[in-house]
Amino acid sequence: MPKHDVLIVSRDEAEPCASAVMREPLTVDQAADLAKVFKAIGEPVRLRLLSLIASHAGGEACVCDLTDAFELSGPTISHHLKVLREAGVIEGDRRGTWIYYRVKPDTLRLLSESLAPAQDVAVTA
Amino acid sequence: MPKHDVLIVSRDEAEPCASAVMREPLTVDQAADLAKVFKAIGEPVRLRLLSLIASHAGGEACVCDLTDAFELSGPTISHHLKVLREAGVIEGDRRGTWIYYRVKPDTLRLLSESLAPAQDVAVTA
DNA sequence: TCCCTATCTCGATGGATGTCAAGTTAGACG
DNA sequence: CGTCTAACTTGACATCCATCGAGATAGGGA
Repeated sequence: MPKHDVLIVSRDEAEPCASAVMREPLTVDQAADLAKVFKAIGEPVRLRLLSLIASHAGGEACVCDLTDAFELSGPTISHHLKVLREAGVIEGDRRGTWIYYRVKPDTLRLLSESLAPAQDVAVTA
Repeated sequence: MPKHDVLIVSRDEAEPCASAVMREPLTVDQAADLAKVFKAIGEPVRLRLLSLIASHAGGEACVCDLTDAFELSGPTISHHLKVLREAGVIEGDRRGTWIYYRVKPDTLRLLSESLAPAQDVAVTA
């Protein structure tokens, strides 16, 4: 049984507040915003890209690392990265020759909490 | 500041174990399975349907309740419900004249945990 | 300067998908 | 049985989207 240092994150501290998908009906606008992000990660290649970036050493990966992991052309990888970028899931910056991408953790936390059951959420540190 | 009764849910108790999107690279198969569910909820109408069902009194809603909430034809609503059903997000059963849909909480919990940061997760009861 | 590599943008194309009209199935009620 | 309502299925259509080749842009090094 692992040990746990528990950090309470109550809903009213969350910033910005996650849409409570499970607790009350989403407005049309909330649904459109949230769906855009879910659609971005609702594609196998993009989900693998996200996972590769998130789990890469140092928390970031350059495009060449990612391209090598797929049997897809450069433009296709570039397209998927752009979709993830425009959905606010990842961000990238050029450092010299290479462009490095990393996850935007706030967006992921927002998604995760929006699907959590209708109750407060605590995350162990 | 709200009070919290904390129930620890450690990763090795989770059944089935959530894919650790944020902690290690997904396999091709894991990504395909997960992406199918995210794609299902990555559509505004379907996300609103899910939210309506989840937040409806009694935890379930009949199709007529749902159809009235949209300016869309019956077949279109039926199509979206089918996509959600085949993704394992909701389930429905007929009781007399009406068919009632409800959320499958395990699937939602799986999604939520798969996007959570690379650490254990605790949910307040 | 010129060239090489890394990455992105553009345009085209085939396949996936949201939507609806028409028709079908399932149950309730005489 | 016949009819009414709830929900689904089918088929068609328009739009969206994943993919690639060709070309553009950015930076490093000779």
